[in-house]
Amino acid sequence: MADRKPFHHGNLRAVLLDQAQVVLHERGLSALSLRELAREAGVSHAAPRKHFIDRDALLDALAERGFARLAERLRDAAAGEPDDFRRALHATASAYIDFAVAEPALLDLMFAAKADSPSDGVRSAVTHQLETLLSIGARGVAAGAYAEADVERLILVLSASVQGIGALVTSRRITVSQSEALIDDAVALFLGGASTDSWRAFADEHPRQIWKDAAL
Amino acid sequence: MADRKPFHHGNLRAVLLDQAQVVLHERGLSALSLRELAREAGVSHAAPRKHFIDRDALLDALAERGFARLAERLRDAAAGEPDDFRRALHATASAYIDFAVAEPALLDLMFAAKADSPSDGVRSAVTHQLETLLSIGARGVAAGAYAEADVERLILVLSASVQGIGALVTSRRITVSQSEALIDDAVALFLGGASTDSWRAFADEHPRQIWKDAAL
DNA sequence: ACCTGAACACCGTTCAAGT
DNA sequence: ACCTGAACACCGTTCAAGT
Repeated sequence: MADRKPFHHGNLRAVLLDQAQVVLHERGLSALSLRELAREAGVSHAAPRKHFIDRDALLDALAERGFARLAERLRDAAAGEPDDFRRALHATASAYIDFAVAEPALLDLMFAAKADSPSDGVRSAVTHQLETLLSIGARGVAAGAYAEADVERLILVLSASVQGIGALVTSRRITVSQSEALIDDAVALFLGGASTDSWRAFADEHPRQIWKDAAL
Repeated sequence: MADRKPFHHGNLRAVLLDQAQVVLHERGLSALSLRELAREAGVSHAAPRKHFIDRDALLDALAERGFARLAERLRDAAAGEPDDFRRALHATASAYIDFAVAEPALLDLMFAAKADSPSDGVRSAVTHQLETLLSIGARGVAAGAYAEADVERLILVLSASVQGIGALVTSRRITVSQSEALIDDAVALFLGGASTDSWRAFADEHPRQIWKDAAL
């Protein structure tokens, strides 16, 4: 009855990406092959080439999607704590670790060492994620946790910490429950440090103006 | 003149590892193949199997070496600043970033997501690195930066931050000079936070006793 | 013990050709 | 435009056989 020919009339790209995400989640990066994806999509092994020049292009697209999904989760987590900034920060960090635990191979891919600059797609997804983090961080100014001029640098330090904790979990250096304790400590240390006179003096002595035109 | 036959009489393993390190450094993980290593070592493609059951075993051995090299550099960096704890901490963090910049693919490998627990070799190398970090961190107690009971948790948070900053550099999210600024900020925030009453109160309310028997 | 050589079942990538 | 089918040059892994 059904003519199955036009099934991939324009949406092969999305089908491949969806399946790639599943394979990455279930069997990891090394198990991800273009030929297998093509096979499961019911097209020849050369067909994906029209949508992804090579394997790296597919991985870039996966990373891009990953950043979009992660940004959404972080935003939702912060929005779930509209009254208490400290709790919002903690919820955001926890959501990050949840993502790391749920999608270790994807997070790996998102922060994999790259010889060349990120693709435009990845760059804009990363920028969007950073903006999400900065808008969460901006709540700290209203809450009196730190000065407006410090939002960018403070948020970058905290997000690097959280990313590092995530890497410790995905690489099995620490357990999930240890990571929760670490996140607790990191947030406490961060909020404590940001409100000290010593930080204030340091930040005033070392102003940063480089983030705006970052590769980020 | 020279009989080249007995060249690999017991040291093929070391030859393969050395060459693998070079390939990883020059052309990245995806370019690393057992067959090529065997070819360049002048043995058949099946020979490496006696020393590494599969490709993952080789990668584990590389990661293990990486942790040993990194620990050595961190120790040296801290030892280069025997008088000022803050400078020692900063030098250690900088050395970490230098390593990340010099060996991005190796650092990636060291913190790659793993489905199963790390091998014994990797585990002991990681433990040794942690001990190195803790002994550097212990200087902070003598310097009056924080309490002895807090060394482990504080050092773990700081090292996660530095690892996260390293990941931002190797994945080309930020430039090397931005990473130096971030390291500066992280150390300032860390030392400031650790000496606050708010941290003291938080740490006393949330004692941690789980690190000793960590998978770390 | 340590290594060889052939074999198996995969890969990514390219390209002329089809519709 | 989008896909096919064959071809090329690789892989990792296994295993009987050699020394």
